[in-house]
Amino acid sequence: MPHIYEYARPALTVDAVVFGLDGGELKVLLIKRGLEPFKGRWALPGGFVQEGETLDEAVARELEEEAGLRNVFLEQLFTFGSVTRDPRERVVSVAYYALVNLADHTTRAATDAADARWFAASTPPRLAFDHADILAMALTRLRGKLRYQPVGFELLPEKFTLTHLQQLYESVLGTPLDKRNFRKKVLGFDLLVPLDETFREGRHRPAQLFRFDPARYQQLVKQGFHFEL
Amino acid sequence: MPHIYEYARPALTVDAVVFGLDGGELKVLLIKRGLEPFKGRWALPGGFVQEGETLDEAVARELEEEAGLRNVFLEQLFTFGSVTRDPRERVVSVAYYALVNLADHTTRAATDAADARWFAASTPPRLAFDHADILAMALTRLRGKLRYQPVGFELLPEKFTLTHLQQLYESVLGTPLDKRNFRKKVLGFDLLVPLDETFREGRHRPAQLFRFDPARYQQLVKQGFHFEL
DNA sequence: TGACAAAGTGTCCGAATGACACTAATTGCT
DNA sequence: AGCAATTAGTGTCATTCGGACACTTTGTCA
Repeated sequence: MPHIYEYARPALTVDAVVFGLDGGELKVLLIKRGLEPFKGRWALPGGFVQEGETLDEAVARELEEEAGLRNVFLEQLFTFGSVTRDPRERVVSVAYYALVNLADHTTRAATDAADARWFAASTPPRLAFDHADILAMALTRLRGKLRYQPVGFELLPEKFTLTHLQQLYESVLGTPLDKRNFRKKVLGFDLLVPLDETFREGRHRPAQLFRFDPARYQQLVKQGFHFEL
Repeated sequence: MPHIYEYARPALTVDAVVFGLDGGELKVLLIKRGLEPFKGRWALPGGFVQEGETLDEAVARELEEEAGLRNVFLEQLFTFGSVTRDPRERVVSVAYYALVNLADHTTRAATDAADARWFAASTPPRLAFDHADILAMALTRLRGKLRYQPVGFELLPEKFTLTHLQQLYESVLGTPLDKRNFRKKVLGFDLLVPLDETFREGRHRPAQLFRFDPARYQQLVKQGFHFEL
């Protein structure tokens, strides 16, 4: 059943830049396109917004359908409205970015045939549409957010070591950080709870495991607290 | 001539939160709606995105048509996609915020009948649609931006005194600032050029006029410079 | 010329930032 | 059993930055 409108309407889609951390390297999830245009090229997961769903619901649905991802950290990034960004017709896309920890989610994207894969975020393959622009903006935004809000924990498994956390910051920000200063600062926030567990790997001293305390963070924010680095 | 699509498409609009500064008070530009729904209520300027124009072009056009504003500082804010935000049908709106200096632009909005007026940004009248949410988000964003990027100059006339600048920061951030510390910091950035002019008003000592140096700012940014407060 | 009003200016203290190097704990190999 | 290898974990000091704080200067107007 066709839909008729008095004026032309652009199609509306959502796209998601899904970041994951793999052993200190930042990755993006890409989907291989099966249809024209750009058939065979890699692209961001996404699709059309349906009639009865909000934008947030649309991205969540697409991520579930295309990559089996659920309950991920999602935030709206920017809306791309260039007239020619899709060669077929006018398509406006609301872009989101998402943060997931690969430990939980690696399975589906790896097993689900060859049409969904993780790539190094800083050296992606040629992308369809204007998805390279979207990815670039998402990276910039992620770097900005990371400095001022404790979003990084979304990229790590629930239990992590301070070295993991530092590697995350170093790889996203692209700068080496001083170990002692980093630990001093991070622990000073009183947002990390030390666990009764250690993490052993390789032939060296095991590291203390921590978890992030979101409740404590909410409490601090209400007291006008300012997270930085 | 009607347009026919296979699937339903939401209508796409743009809305703008236009901020202006009036003697130390932050104002928003609102338009009185002449049509249903919400006829007679105040609303943000905005309208439908047309076929061949980008989102940025659409807002610029609407601002010109509805308020006679041209060449204003515009930045995308957020896209609002609630299913029920318009009672007639599904309408997704890309919201922008704009900064203008009232000195240049006050005329048109004041003279153009009673359908466009400036209101105190923190105590607006009842607004149509979800425009109160959009305004609230724009205010939050403006406060955030102001702290970290020198956007405030867009709200001031080209030539301004340090007292004007301080009042701007105080009224947007909602906190009083120390005069000496403020001047020390702002002048330390080396972004303000003192002019050979003074500003006299009332029976007291006239103040030095300055202008912002955008070229200098670009240069500093390239050297990895970090503006704050 | 004197009263008024805002412009303009410097110091000091405490906190935060950033540079910097060694010891502790564990594993695997011989 | 002990030694080599490897990462975890820890403190100080010098410098910079941020925030509190009050008086003098300059012009206007009556």
